[in-house]
Amino acid sequence: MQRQQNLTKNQKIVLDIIEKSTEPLKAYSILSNVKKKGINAPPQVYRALDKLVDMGKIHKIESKNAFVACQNSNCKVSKAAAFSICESCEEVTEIDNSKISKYLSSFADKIGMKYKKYNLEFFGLCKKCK
Amino acid sequence: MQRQQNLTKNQKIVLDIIEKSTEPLKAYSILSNVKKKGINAPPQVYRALDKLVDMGKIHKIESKNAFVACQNSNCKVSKAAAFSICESCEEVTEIDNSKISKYLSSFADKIGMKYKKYNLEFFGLCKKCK
DNA sequence: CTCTATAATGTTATATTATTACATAGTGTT
DNA sequence: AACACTATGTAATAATATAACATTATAGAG
Ligand SMILES: [Zn+2]
Ligand SMILES: [Zn+2]
Ligand SMILES: [Zn+2]
Ligand SMILES: [Zn+2]
Repeated sequence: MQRQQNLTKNQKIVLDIIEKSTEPLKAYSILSNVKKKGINAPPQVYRALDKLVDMGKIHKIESKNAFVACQNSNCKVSKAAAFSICESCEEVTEIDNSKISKYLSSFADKIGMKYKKYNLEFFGLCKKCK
Repeated sequence: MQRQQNLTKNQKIVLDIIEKSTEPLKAYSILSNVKKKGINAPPQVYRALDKLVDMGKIHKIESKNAFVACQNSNCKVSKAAAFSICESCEEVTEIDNSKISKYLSSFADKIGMKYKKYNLEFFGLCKKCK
């Protein structure tokens, strides 16, 4: 049975490579990097990615179709995430979202929505590039 | 020369079908709907979509790879947009973003980013479905 | 232990989304 | 007319994601 704590073999392999990366990884890039570990086909990667996203271990950067490891342990609960994306150096950083999360969930209440999660992507220039 | 005010033929056709739709439209769905108007191939649609997004006339819902007409005239300036997405009925609504926009841009300042635009997608249940 | 149900994995094929590359046609300027 | 520039048309292909089905591992129940 799948437990939150115990990842399966393929999930471990995929999470490991995402955690070691300094940038968001795309599914097919992950695939080509894990072929030596016995993962041969897209569904194996996508299945692992789906579960890891559900668990909050990784997030999908929707505007890039790429995946990053969660940098905030609390996302495991909230499943909401915010990122800043530099349009020059492509650096993606997860924003510590406790404040923003509080603001946005109250905002969701206000507009009459039963809020579950959100995805927020900021675009612009990072500290280094601006 | 391309002016903001004057859309080209293909841009008009694509914008028209997006504005008439009550739900986000995907590129290939747009394509199949405009074949009778002489648009035959994906690049014609994608080119129009790109320009319309740049102008702020439409937005891409990144989590759905789909496009909606802008419901706030001010997005033409800010290029930032926020949406609520119902996970039950799939309804997508653009949130009037003046307040949220102010908050988020100040937040971006705080984290040291030179902010250009953001994309925010709320997931949950809409008024009807909750 | 053996049967059975379930989860996980493996594999092939295919669907969906998006872009590259190049050819053609219109538009305005000199 | 010659030129630069924008827009359009077309074919091919790249990149992203899923469907469908076969096989293997695991854990309880009896
Ligand atoms: Zn996170
Ligand atoms: Zn940067
Ligand atoms: Zn808008
Ligand atoms: Zn709904």
